[in-house]
Amino acid sequence: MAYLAHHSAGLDHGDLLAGSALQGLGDLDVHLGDDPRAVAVPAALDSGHLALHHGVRAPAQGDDVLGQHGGAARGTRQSDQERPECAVELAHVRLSVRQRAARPPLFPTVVGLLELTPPARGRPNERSALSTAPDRSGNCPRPMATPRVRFAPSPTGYLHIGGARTALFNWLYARRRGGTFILRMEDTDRERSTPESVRAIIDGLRWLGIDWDEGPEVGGARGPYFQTERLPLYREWADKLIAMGRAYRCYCTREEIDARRAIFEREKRTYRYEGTCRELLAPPPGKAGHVVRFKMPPGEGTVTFADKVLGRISKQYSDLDDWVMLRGDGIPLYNYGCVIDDHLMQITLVGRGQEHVNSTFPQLMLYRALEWEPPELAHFPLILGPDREKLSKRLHPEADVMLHKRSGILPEALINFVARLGWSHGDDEVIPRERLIEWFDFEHVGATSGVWSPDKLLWLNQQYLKMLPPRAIAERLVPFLAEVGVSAAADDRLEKIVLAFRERAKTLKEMAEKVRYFFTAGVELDIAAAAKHLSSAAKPLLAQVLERLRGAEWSPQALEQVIKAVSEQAGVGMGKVAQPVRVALTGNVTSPPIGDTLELVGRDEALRRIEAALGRIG
RNA sequence: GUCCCCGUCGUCUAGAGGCCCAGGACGCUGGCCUUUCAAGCCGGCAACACGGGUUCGAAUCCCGUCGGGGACGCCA
Repeated sequence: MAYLAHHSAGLDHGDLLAGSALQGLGDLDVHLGDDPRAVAVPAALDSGHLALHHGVRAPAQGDDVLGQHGGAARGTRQSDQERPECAVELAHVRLSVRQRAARPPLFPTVVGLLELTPPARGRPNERSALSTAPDRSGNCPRPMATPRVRFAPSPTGYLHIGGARTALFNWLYARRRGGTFILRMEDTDRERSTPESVRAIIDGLRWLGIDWDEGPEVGGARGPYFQTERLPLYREWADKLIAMGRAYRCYCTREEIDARRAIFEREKRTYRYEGTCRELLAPPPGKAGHVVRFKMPPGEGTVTFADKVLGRISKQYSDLDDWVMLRGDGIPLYNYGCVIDDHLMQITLVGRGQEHVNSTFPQLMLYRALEWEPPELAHFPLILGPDREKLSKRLHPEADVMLHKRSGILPEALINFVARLGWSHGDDEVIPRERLIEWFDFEHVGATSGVWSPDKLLWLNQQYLKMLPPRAIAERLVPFLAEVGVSAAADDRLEKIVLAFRERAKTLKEMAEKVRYFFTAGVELDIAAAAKHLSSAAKPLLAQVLERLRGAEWSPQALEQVIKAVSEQAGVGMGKVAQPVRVALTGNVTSPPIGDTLELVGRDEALRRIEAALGRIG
């Protein structure tokens, strides 16, 4: 297992150290400790890969050895390359170096990351790592076949924002690398899982344009994709684990456990299952039902993993206990089903929310017990509500993806927004899907939780409203028009309306509401607007306009000329004429330029509305 | 309480020892444009949680404090 994280604080045993400014220096010596855990880079490089030669010599006078260890290995610069490159692995030394080309060579300091890896079992000579950038955990990407990633929601409600983003990150990763994206339903919570939720999640993903290569409704070679349809598998592996002595049947009743937990709680101590049934060979008399528990290995120990986002994380065995894998009825618990399925489905990378970091420790123990190689892991930062609590269905209605659909948010905008929550690409903000696929990486996923605040979503939505073809917007607007009682088709006129309103509305819903008066017979006048602009002073001007309008060519330019002509003739500013007309046409003081507004209202209706306004002034 | 993670403008973020008395975006705000409202353009306000260390040099590395979040289920 290879670790090391640039940001990681806990580099125990100093198993890696820093490199250098990588400027202006040639060869480099790498000193290994006899531990051998410590490594030093006394010199810096211009750029390029390093190759390590394991020729060991004792540190010589003048060697800049970091750490307290002796021994050395010699490294030589190999080739120039633009990007920070990954480790070259020779023998069991792994070295990764970062470089920044633009910086002037000032003081040679240590920079890169060096890492020693114990001889990796089953993964010799990862030469392909040469061409790829190291991730934040210091690992070189595995030279693997196409990645397989999954989104594994539990169908206990609608698709929520956090889940959508998890799905998105995984999907982007798969799409970028030509990998496989799998949807798996973790429906083992019998009380809360519903078919409606399955439907809702599927609909939500589809609306967002996140498609899956294997899973419900599409099938696949590694199915079934509902956990409740995989029960025999869980039983089978549980039995094997029991046979291996790495799991056992536990006959403690729920009541017994609850009682003990309560006692610990009262004493403010952390309860861990005390292993009552660990060594039982047969069911105790009078007890039948049993669960299967994982048997933690005895003794001291630490589980560690290199997270692609968080770096290295570890936990002591003593903080773990013999957790339940399988219920009496054969239904797996999350930590168990998840591992079995990820392995059987040949998942190569698990990307999920940070709420799961603690559950990866028992899962890793299970991989070890099963003698399976765990997938790569990436834990994404949480999305918090305005109250800074984790965004949840109960507390935050805005967590519902489909709520945003109903609010007139475009899926393009939501995808963009949610991707930028926790991930970034320099200063870029408007990043369409294709770019997202091209640019997404775990390297730029942040570690800090973000707060859901919709202002920028609204802004982004308008950006997409303006970017997408007006015809397409018109089509999407139709259902929102229906909502406000307007039945309209996505025709040329509606397209023109969209063109006029896409910079005046943030959402489809808002647009539909604003645009309503183009489809009604007559308008509802705003009291204040009418009082101000439909005054007796405006009457002759309106009359003039009406007169000239009757014979006018019905195009925005010509119509605007009419207003202009009237205002010039009367010797008043254009606003004096345009505003009364605007109020007459729309009932309000705001609208697109008056020529466009007239055109879009339509000749007959426009004339009628102006007449009506005139009549109102009396 | 125990364990895990995190800490840059109000919010999303750039930042991987010198390009940073910290850049972009949203929001807020002043102005320009203008027949209204928008959009657009130009400008402004606004942050490295705190304290020690390492270093010639720290937002960046280390330690501590404080703060926030997450997990502690026969939920996922």
